[in-house]
Amino acid sequence: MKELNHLDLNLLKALNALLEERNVSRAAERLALTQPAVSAMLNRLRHRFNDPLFIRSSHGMLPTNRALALQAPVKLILENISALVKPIEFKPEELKYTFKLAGTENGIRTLGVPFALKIAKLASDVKVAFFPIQGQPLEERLLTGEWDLAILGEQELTENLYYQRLFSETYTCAVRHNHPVLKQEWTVETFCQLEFVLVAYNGGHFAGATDTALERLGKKRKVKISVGHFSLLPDLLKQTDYATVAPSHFLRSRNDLVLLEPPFVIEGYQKAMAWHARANHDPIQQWFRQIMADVAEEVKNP
DNA sequence: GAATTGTGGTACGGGCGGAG
DNA sequence: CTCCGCCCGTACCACAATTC
Repeated sequence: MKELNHLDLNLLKALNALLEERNVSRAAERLALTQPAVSAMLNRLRHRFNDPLFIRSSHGMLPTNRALALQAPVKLILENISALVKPIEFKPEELKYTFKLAGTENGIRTLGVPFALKIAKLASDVKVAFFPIQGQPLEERLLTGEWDLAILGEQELTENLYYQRLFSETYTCAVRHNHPVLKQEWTVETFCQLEFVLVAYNGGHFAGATDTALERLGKKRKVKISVGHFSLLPDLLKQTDYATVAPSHFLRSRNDLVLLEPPFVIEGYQKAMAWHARANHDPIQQWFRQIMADVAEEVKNP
């Protein structure tokens, strides 16, 4: 399409105005330009089409056959381009899409699930696919569109991603019902006498935010089991005297466990959603992100 | 950062038709 | 015929974007 290299869309607009007005001055007025400017554009059009296009006469500017032949296609082209650049309008209920959401197990459970339920109500032809975020090249997955959005801790964000904070996550301690520790005074000392199950996504780790906090107090705890999934926690805790410290939003609804405020300060983190620049201005993606932000508000203030 | 290029602005000239 | 108004085209300038 080499012939498009020097084509100015404004020239086509001018040609269209000239064809409809058959008068340079009026065409100029319609184009919000001065008459000499449009005259110069007509001159450029004449060179481009190698045709006088309009002949001055006592009845105004008479279009040549070439100009008349251009009228319909030029109008069509301009209408098409105008439709092309018009902002995308979409109705959620008519949207067909598979939304790809990556997150930690906790992120999917606390935000992904209510998000998917809300989407199902608003856009019945939209499917939601969850992806585990661990060990994946986050930026690349978002760049290529394999994922649309990622739910993660703010500390996992990388420089080239757009993000929005969703809520603050804190930590809560949990043990089984009738656990002996419940009869004791709940202090840092009793906490440290317990044995723990720890969730480490990457596997094999036996220390986390809790241990960092304890270290600052000059204390230690015993972590006996390290699991890769939160879903293993409830069964393990119910069968043993082990305790755990896990994100508060994950434990909040577990009636089968007893929840305890940690007897010391454990630094929480900001839960955020992240997306790539390619999705930043997309109105459909913006709509999905707004739904996620709404869901986060509901999670924050149940 | 200077040179180049493209575009639109103002000023103005000239053709043309109509009124007097 | 002359004058006036309308209209188009050209010359020249300013400005912005681009290139080197």
